[in-house]
Amino acid sequence: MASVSEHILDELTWRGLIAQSTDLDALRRDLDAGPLTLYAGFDPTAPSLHAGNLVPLLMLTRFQRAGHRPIVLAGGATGMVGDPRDQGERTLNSLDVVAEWAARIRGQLERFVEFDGSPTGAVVVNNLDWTGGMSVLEYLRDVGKHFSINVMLARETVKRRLEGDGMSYTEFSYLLLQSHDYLQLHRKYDCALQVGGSDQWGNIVGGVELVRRIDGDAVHALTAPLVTDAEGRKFGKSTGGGNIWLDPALTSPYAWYQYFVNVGDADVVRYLRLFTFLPREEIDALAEQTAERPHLRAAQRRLAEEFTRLVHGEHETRQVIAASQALFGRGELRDLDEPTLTAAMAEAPTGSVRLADAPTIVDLLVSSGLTPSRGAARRAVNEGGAYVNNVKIGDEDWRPATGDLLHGRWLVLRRGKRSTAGVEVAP
RNA sequence: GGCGGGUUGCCCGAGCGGUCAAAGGGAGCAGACUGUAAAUCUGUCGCGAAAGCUACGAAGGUUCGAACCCUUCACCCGCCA
Repeated sequence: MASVSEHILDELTWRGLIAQSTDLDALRRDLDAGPLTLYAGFDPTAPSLHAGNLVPLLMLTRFQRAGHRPIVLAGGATGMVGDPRDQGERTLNSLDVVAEWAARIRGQLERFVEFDGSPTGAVVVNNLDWTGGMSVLEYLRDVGKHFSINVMLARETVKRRLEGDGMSYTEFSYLLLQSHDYLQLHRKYDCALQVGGSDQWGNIVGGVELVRRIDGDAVHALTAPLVTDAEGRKFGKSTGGGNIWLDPALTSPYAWYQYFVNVGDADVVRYLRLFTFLPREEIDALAEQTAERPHLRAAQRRLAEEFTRLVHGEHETRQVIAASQALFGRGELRDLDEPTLTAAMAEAPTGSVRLADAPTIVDLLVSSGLTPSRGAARRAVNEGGAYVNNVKIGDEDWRPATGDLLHGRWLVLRRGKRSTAGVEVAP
């Protein structure tokens, strides 16, 4: 729906989504000439996409809404090789694992674009389809011949790796595979634009040059900035250190929502521009609210809501908002009616214990998953960071009584200020 | 194929026969202050109530005692062929 008459490139610009590009004026002309086909690739380096992957993925969505045709590419082939990164050589995953991850990721990718069979209907591909059958000689003669080692050695990542622990020929070749993808998509689908994160710039322009050298066509490249927080840390790492994943089995919708509610003031407006489709006026209004009444966290709530809806859907979003309000609300937990509390418990992490076992606060914390070990649980209690039903518990030997149970079966645990969980208590 | 260097906790990194569950830094967690923010300060940071157990690439060995010494294996890096 191109309800906004603003040009897609102008929109991407004010959202802060353009880091590097080939000739923008030429791209604009091609975009204006009619539906343009573009692609972004995602390698299966994990069983799920994570929050950071959404910047280029949503870029495809934005282009589709502006009347262009997106191709989402699952890197079944490139995922078997591994893109060189600064941290050193990757460990190869088995073919089975890569194939399974590629299938999962493909399923996630499909949710962000529309497949309607129209000229702007999305296409999903897997680069294994054309790379898997390529012979070594084809690779060396038809692809490799067009690449200069001198240029490849000059790439930042390669330079850093050569100064460090070195790099395998396999990873060094990654550029050729991704470049070849662009060529294939250009031929099959007339694809003329590749988008990705700015770390992909070298790989993308590699494809642009390959297409120019072999087919003589000028195609485009556009990258989005790598998203970092105000501290410069890579975006999408949960407070626990790991990635936040799209797969609800890996990161629950509740945890997803909570992560974005907790985004800092310095980042929230930028994230609204990058990760939502909210119009400029609305984002500006939220920015103003953050500046004037930061404690309301209006922008954070809106970001979390929009982003959860985008990834997990309307129904889940309503559930997790209700759960968050119940658990973080000012109100007395005892005043919550049973359906509300039960629904909230269904969203938050929960554990279960039996009253007959006479569990202590330490047992409860471990059971709920709020602490990883009993030692950590005891520490939390001694630090004054353990709560049951919003009442601080300072004694490691504290045990719940029947009267503590909410609606006869729930205890709401909290560790610190932000982590809550439920425990279902059986007689 | 030869020679040399390396593999330490979530990450980086010190340790080089007992006093090492292992310095230091980062990350994480908690407390204070706040707004489910940031910054700052403080505490904490393998498992266990404890005894103790498990850990310093893997497996053996020497020793009263090993992350530290020896042997073999695996992997990584560099130089030479």
